[in-house]
Amino acid sequence: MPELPEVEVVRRGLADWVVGRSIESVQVLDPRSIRRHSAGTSDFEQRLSGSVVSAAVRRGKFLWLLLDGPRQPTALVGHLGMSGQLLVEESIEPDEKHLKVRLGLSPEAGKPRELRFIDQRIFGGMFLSPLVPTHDHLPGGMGSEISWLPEAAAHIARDVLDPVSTPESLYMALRKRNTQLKRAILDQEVIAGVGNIYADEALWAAKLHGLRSTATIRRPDVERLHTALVDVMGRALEAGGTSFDALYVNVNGASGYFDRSLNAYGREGKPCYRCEAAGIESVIRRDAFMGRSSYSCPRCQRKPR
DNA sequence: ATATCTTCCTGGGGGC
DNA sequence: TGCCCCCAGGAAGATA
Repeated sequence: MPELPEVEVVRRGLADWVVGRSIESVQVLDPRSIRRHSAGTSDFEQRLSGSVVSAAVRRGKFLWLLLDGPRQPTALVGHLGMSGQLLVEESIEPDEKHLKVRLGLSPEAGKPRELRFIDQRIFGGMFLSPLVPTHDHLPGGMGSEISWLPEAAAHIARDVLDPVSTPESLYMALRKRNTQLKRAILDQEVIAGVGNIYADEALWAAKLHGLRSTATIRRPDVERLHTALVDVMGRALEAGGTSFDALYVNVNGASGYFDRSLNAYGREGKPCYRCEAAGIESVIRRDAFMGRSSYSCPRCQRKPR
């Protein structure tokens, strides 16, 4: 499913294929996909029609197109949920089974005429949101900075791959919370972009158990965690980038990275690679956590008592 | 106030 | 073979 690296690949595709063009027509095929647009389908279609896309922006797993128009500054916000796709395609292509929204784009040489939102499970969606000036509190006494963000995404923290996210800023954010480590890194208001898979991968790489308390976590632990998060996201982004077909703005939910490089997630009952390399037998276990699964090595990720 | 639980949704897959 | 039930996931809103 799409996580930060996949969403970034989509953003780059939108920047290449959609930015600078106008949205000439809008067709909502399933209103559930725009349920976060509270004014409804016809309002969405009318307000979006005729706007010009000036940029593609991402923070965490939220993605938005900045719209230039006569109205107040507005973003078309998209979230892929767990099965969403954005595809740039020719109008002649048959409708996908789970096509939810079709945007007709102004003609441009060599570029397809439609941007389509496809979503099987409908956890994702699109909606219009006004841009609001938002204070981002920067770490380490650097004060605050104003960013113009869609109102609906203004609460999201800085992103894992944002240079402003540092081990120290993560340490400060974690220490402010009183919860379990994995809960905290999945919380988009602590650090944006981490989903269940990368949370488990980063915790494994940092040799930390997700049940550790954020209130007592130490700097060296957080430094390893931050390094692991940046590393795992960075490598996944490279993998997603290399398989990116320039004709598509595509997320297919099965990036090559997932197939080859997972150390913990989905490996229940299989040997922990790190322990194996050290000549020690240890098997990845799966535990229920927050209504989903957590994978960890019982030996090198010590569970707190 | 903060922390945690529930809900939204579909189709693949396991069990029988 | 087919049905039924569970499971996967992010995040908003409800609840404790």
